[in-house]
Amino acid sequence: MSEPDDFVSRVLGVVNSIPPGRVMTYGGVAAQLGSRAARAVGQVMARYGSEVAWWRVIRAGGYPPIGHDAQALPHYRAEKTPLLLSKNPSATADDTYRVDYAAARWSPPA
DNA sequence: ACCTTGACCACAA
DNA sequence: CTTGTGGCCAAGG
Repeated sequence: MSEPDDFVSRVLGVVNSIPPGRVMTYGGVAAQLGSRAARAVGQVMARYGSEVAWWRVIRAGGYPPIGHDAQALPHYRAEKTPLLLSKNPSATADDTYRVDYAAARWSPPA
């Protein structure tokens, strides 16, 4: 089955192809689409991300989407995604974590 | 066609 | 480490 040409459907298709324990940056997803619309990808996630593993899509520095980092954390722990703790391990949203993008970065097949 | 808004990215200071 | 600047693309008004 083929996927529609819609930019949205394409983004969702790439995100949906990311296996557990792996992560990809917005720019990386956009690059697979042949575009650099990292921001447009984020917009798509904000609208349709509810249907995909948005937590597997992070920013370039390894940080999860702003305002949703606390929601993604339990997902990463469940998927065994390599994480790099930031500071105080007992805090809540005060200190933030980051994903080990160097070890968890994934590229879909051509 | 123009402008504004974004779950962005890279570089320089 | 933080801040600022420029660029990039897509969608909506």
